[in-house]
Amino acid sequence: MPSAENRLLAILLRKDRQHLLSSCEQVELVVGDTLCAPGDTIRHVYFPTDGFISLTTPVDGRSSLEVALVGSEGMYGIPLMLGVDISPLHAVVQGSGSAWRMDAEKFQKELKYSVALQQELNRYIFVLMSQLAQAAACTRFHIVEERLARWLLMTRDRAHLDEFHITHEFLAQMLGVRRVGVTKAAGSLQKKKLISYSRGDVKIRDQGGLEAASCSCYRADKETYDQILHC
Amino acid sequence: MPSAENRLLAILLRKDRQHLLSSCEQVELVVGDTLCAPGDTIRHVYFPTDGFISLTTPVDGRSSLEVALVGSEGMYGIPLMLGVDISPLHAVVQGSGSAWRMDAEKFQKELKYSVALQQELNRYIFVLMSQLAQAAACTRFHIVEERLARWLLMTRDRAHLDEFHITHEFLAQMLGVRRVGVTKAAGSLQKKKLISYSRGDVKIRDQGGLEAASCSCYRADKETYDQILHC
DNA sequence: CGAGTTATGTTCGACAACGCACAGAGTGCG
DNA sequence: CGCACTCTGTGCGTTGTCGAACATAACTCG
Repeated sequence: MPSAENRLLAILLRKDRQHLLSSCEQVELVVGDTLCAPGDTIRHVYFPTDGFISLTTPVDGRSSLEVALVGSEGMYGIPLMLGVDISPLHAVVQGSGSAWRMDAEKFQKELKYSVALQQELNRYIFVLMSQLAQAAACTRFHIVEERLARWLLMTRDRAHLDEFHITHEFLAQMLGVRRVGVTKAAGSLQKKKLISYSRGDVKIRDQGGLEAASCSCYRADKETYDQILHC
Repeated sequence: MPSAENRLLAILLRKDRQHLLSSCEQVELVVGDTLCAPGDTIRHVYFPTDGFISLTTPVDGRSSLEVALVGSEGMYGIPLMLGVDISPLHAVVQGSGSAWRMDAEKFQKELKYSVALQQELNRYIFVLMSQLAQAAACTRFHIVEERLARWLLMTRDRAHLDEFHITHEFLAQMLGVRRVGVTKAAGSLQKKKLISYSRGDVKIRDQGGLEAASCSCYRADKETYDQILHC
């Protein structure tokens, strides 16, 4: 049952969910696709199931930084809940897979129809805000290696796999550092036998070790999610 | 008319506002007071008029970082709108002055009563989220001097004065750097005649120059606010 | 006035990350 | 096979910040 694969939708009662899904279409997310550029109008919301979406903020035209990751535990299109249809962030597919997609207008109607959906997504907004605050602190205090470890774990959770494809160059853009910085940090993690890495194919070899090598932010984010969306 | 001094409340129609204010009490915010510690239950919401509140996130027990500043343009207590009554952040008074305070339960009732209030505050949430994302990028890419300049400008806007009291030590906690780092950056700004500084008394001498010395984030935040809450 | 406290300024070595440049190494395709 | 391209690894000097320690300056209050 694919509807259950998005945790936000899964929590809703069967009736609400089915009503909601009847307004959705299933789409394939392809790595690298931009769902929405900063400043653009948000035309759809997405409830990923397999795929996941990276939200980045552009800085001074050149650099960028990932501030949130949206997989089957979340949803893309929050501004529409808040009465705004413009995306402040860049939404780009980071892992291929499928998602439920809904028209922006339909979504806003559904939201009025279902109080349960509204409450559920409100709590998700809270989690997202907590994670944004955490991200700010993380980029300030934690070194690249810790942040890389965290990022790999977060991606693992959303890819539902210990193995995925990602280049140093792309990672560098997510973490807001130089490609060389990622190479160094990844080399160090590999030396510790926590991951293996070859031409973009990452494999997590030691989940526990990687958690120990990551900053506290990984655990903090997870706890917030579990506490607030109790699942 | 003190009610007009909070911009969120000022936007509401007269009737809604008066109904709202009848549930509020005016309180004095005193510098250094903690309104809510991370993990605590939020018992009141605050609509500052003169005073302003700093939201910081604790990191690894020792350091901290300011991720948002709430003055007469905003409100403290957003989680209550999202169905959560626990504060993930530390809310501490950063500038003395008055604020409208409302009981948490009353606030949640008012919210149901007034769609206008709900919509207004929803847009404010959007602005806050944008600013959190901006803060993450800012702490990653911008040097202390730029960030300090930005911070002084943000505080000026909320204190409604070119002069205010703040020590290097306190600033260091806000920016997440060492006290010495602030001393150096402040010295540099002073040498450029943008500010003057003496034992905690800052005065902004050249608003335009300080904006030029600050990172783009100051302007970006302001633009977001103006665009979304059009005032 | 003097002693204690608070606020600011300076210096030192250490280190993470930077920008830049270049050297392999693996992959794909004509 | 060989050439182009992508991806990873290494070296260099520079910069921004760190941690720690210490020095001065100003204000406060007995």
